[in-house]
Amino acid sequence: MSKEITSREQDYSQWYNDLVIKAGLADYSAVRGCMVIKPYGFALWENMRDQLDKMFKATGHQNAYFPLFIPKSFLSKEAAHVDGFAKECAVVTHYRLKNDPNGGGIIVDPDAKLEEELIVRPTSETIIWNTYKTWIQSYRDLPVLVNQWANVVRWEMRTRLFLRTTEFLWQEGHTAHATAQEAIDETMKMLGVYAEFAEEWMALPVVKGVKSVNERFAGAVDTYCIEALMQDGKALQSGTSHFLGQNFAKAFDVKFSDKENKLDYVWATSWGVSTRLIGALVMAHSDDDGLILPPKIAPIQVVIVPIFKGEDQKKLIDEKIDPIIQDFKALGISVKYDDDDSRRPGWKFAEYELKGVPVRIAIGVRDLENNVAEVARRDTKAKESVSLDGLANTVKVLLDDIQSSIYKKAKAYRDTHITKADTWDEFVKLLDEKGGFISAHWDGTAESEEKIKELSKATIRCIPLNNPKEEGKDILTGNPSSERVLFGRAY
RNA sequence: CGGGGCGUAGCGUAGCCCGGUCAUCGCGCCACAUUUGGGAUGUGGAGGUCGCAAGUUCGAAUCUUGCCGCCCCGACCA
Repeated sequence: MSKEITSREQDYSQWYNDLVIKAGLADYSAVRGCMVIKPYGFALWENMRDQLDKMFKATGHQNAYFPLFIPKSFLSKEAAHVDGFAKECAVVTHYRLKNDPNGGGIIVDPDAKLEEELIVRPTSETIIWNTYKTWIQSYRDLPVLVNQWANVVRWEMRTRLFLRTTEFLWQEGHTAHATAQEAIDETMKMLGVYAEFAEEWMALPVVKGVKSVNERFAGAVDTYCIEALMQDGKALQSGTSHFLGQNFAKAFDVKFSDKENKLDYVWATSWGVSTRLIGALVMAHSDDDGLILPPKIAPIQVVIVPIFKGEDQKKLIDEKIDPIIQDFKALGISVKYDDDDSRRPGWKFAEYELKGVPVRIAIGVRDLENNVAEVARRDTKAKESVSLDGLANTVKVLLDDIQSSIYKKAKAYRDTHITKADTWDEFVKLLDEKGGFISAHWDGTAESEEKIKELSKATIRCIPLNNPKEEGKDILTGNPSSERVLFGRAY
């Protein structure tokens, strides 16, 4: 069978790729660089999306929707923004096809050329700020706190399932405020929402920090991020929250009258997370047997596998298990009873492990006699015989335990992979042999950062929030430095 | 866009160097039987313009040329 997945040790990229495909999350599509998100993967995304959406609404945001197409001229209004995105945009130039008069297939009708080309949005700042201009006149119209769930397109040269695909799903929040401070507060608040979601729901420990100038979002004044660490020691930027200052307000001429009737440009933020989070989830927790999903977002939290020979035995199990399934549902636990007789138990065990279902319950007639079931947890693979009385409650406690124990495991890994380096040799050795975040001094210049990247392939992942000040010397140049920053090789 | 590699059944592949029952094997699929507490076994079966086109030849998956597509490394990348 080709069901075995490549080992992590052997080839991490291959392992990841196999896992995503074989667990049924996603697959390659007919369109280069794009992927098909399959039902199981989408169910996972929906759970994540729904929770994020709740958190956005709890912080006062509303959803809206803006066009997929952006007139080319919009994109060029903010100089840094266009520089950052121009190289990876898909462009619509025509609006009609016709039959090839020379026979054969169908061709683009040369007479149907657009006056102004349309860009398939790589992000929506421009179209949204062009719209906000019409929404905002007075301080009474502020703040505007809007989020959009959408797809975007970035024509990347090389793609990887979930981590970097040509088209991806995400949410992008775009807010407008009367003061700089309020916008900065919003930026930090949403960074906090992302960190909370990652840690409490995805069981993914993250470092909150600010990006260096080189890594900053095109058009932002400051870019904040959450950075996570994968099991191969590489970092993954998992979410960003940007303070945009008045850059977009100036580019799109969005002014408001304050209480003193003074005109000023509004202050902006934008923030986003994408289906890349699924990639983070896969790489942070899974093992060689498959996915390990945190119970809080797993599409199936519990699977029940009956073990029977013949209809009579199945009937006995069905009768016993039926009320237990109702108990699970009453507790809000998503449960699947897999009584498909065309697959054998061993096949199912392996399949649900591959899919990362947190808890598996196996029950056969010999268990019925003892009023027990075999309960297996996916994260540690520990199995034990548990009484059928109060089974749903027992499992509920177990699910909570799994949630916290996979977080602890990921956090222990992360914490032991933040390492200080004080010399260049040490820095390179750590990157090559251990991976993870390297905490090292940096003189604060773009030149040094570039040079370090060139020599070591490591980038500044972030300058952690509340970073302690410390006198030191730049890891490469030896120039004086006032703090350590986190370096790492990244996806 | 530079460097390397690949295209044979739904998937993964052998054969190619040295043209001639070569279209191989595994998984998957279908049927039946025996099975069912860790990815079952047996028997039988279906499924292919060997990426496309032209050429060489009595004969091409195999040799030649052109085209198309994909993958990997680099460059690129919030």
